[in-house]
Amino acid sequence: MATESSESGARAGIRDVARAAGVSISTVSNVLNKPEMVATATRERVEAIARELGYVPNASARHLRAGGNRCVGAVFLDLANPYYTELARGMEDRLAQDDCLLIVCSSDKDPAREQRYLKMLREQGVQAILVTPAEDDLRELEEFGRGTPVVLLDRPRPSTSMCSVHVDDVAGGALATRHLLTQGHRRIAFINGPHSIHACADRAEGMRTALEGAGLNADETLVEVTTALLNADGGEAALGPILADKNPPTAVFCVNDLVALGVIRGLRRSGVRIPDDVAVIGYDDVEFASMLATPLTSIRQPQYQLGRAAAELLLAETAGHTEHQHRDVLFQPELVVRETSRPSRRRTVLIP
Amino acid sequence: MATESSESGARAGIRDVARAAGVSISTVSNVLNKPEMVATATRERVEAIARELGYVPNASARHLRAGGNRCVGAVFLDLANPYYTELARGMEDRLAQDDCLLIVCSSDKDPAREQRYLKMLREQGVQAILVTPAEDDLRELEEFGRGTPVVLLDRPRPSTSMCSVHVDDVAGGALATRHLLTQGHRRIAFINGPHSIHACADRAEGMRTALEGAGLNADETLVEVTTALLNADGGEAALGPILADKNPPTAVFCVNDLVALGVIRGLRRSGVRIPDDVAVIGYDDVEFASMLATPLTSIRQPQYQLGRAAAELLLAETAGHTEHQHRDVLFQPELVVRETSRPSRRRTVLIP
DNA sequence: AAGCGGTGTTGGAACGTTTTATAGACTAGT
DNA sequence: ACTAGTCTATAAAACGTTCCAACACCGCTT
Repeated sequence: MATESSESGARAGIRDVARAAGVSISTVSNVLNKPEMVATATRERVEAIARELGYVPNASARHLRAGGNRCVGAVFLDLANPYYTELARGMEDRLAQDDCLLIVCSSDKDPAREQRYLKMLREQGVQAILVTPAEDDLRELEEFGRGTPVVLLDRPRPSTSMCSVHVDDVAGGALATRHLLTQGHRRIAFINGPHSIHACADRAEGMRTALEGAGLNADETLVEVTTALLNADGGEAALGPILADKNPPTAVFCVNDLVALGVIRGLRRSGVRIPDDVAVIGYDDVEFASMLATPLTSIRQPQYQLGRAAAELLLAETAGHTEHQHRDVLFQPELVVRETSRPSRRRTVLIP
Repeated sequence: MATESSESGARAGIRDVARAAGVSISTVSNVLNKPEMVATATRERVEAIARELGYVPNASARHLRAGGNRCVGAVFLDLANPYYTELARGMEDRLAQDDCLLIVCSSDKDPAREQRYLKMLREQGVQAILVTPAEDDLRELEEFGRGTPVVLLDRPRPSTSMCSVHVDDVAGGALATRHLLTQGHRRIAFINGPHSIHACADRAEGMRTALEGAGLNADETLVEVTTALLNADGGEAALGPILADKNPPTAVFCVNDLVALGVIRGLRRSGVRIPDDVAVIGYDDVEFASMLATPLTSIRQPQYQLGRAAAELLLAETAGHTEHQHRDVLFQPELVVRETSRPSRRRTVLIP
């Protein structure tokens, strides 16, 4: 029952296996990598010995020789953010199919941290790196990508030198807006984050597009309020000006579900009924959205699929030495209708 | 302004730098690793050339020679779970201080997946591995740990052969219970998960301990309901039998915040006021707990700190060749009192 | 008997580093 | 002038693999 090598404390290497099996190092290597080209008897013997000795191939050596580590890196803004987490999970699952591991990093949107991680990842010899750029200016990243392939996350491909994967925020903004319009709303508030965040700017654009597409005057229909605090407190605070409007909106579109949670709380406190008096719609479809007393309508982003697609690109980036064509993978968000935006009797009458 | 090596397509190695700087390979290596032992002039020249050539040391080669990759691995049950995410973030931050990267894996509680990842991580030559065991039986893991150091997460150290880090679930259960007792509650429901989950069993134990510590008969005071569905629907469903009890509880302790969310929803629907008629307390203190219409009292687990501590152990595990003493780091959960368990007038009268 | 194609196996060079032992060039003390 | 000591710089040997070219052997065909 002695399964461990009894002799030395050091880990068994390929040479130990070779010696014990009475074959050459090359043969052991072949058993491992090209089993079909070694005689069955030999192969089985070697395999048995390897198991016996608890032999574990050394990836560093393998990749030093063969080039390219079976690892990819990902530099997110913040791994603790559920958005990236779900995405990472998608990456992991796809990568596992190709026996590839995932190294995760959080830049906290700090260019210095990002740079440091990129350097470390390159030293590691990862195959490719997914990055959510911390900076607007992508030139440095493009330069870096010349050395180690880079795939951009949540940033439309700026040039032809990198792949990218992202979800269509313009479409998301439009989706939410059209939904509210078909429910008969003609005065809609949008609690948004600062436009310096790409996603926020895009969603606002989508909203305007949808309004204009419906032949409505955006300036009359839309009241956009900006909050820097993208959580419930920010949401509730932003509600003040909205409710005080001389022509108060009948629907509130929130830039994320936490903000929506604050809005719901604020509306309740003011005695406003949801959705009868005011409809609410969030963004992200976080786990608790469906669990609220009145379940929240939201826009779902296919994060898991995004991750899988990103992994696909990363793998392709290295496999295809054959001048791989850079791609821009775009995902569409999805509307999940729940109680907070159900048609109310009041408004359905108005629709004709 | 030409910052890239113009010559070959291949990445510049240490020999290229050496040649260009007119020094030996060893000197370049020394500039990198022991800068104090090389003359200032030489050092500066080499550094300049290295920068010029965009030289990036090859970690595989380095670690092949020196042994030990500057990476650690973590095998969680599911990276998408916020608990592990926050923990991973803590690990990452601590590891970064030692220029160490983090490889994450999700076993989905599948022993085969776990085993596969462990093997891949060992091949990678990671320094050490944090693992949330998928199986009850730790013998296999212990065996594995003989080859690559393993630190256990959320599992008290069973033997003296591994470090471990976890939070005291018994204390958590007791904490919640004592809080409810001091609010005057004498009939308490506990909506728990199956006892096959360690944490659930421990919290139940903590609850009983606290009751007995207060001189109460656990069987009279406590009504424990088990749900397999650890989310809002499970919570709401479990509420049925509780409300139907001939002697209905005045407080509900929930095994996690999602369950609590369902309980709150169910109570509202039944017209029960919180906390006046029934108090509610959750577990985990997830982000939205503080954002609800009546903010949820909960038990906070120091996940981030847990992660930092875990990273500390992982690093120590490898640094101290000097027969490192295995440790068991235990964290205490914290009670966060919010609205759902504020004293109600009705009960405070009863306390005297 | 020589040539041939196939099948299994092997030696040894390479991969890009770190490290050890040592050589060389000064300086300073006798 | 010789020795000892201090700095610097180096050559060469690892580290554990993969991969290529070559080899030995076999049974066939000419």
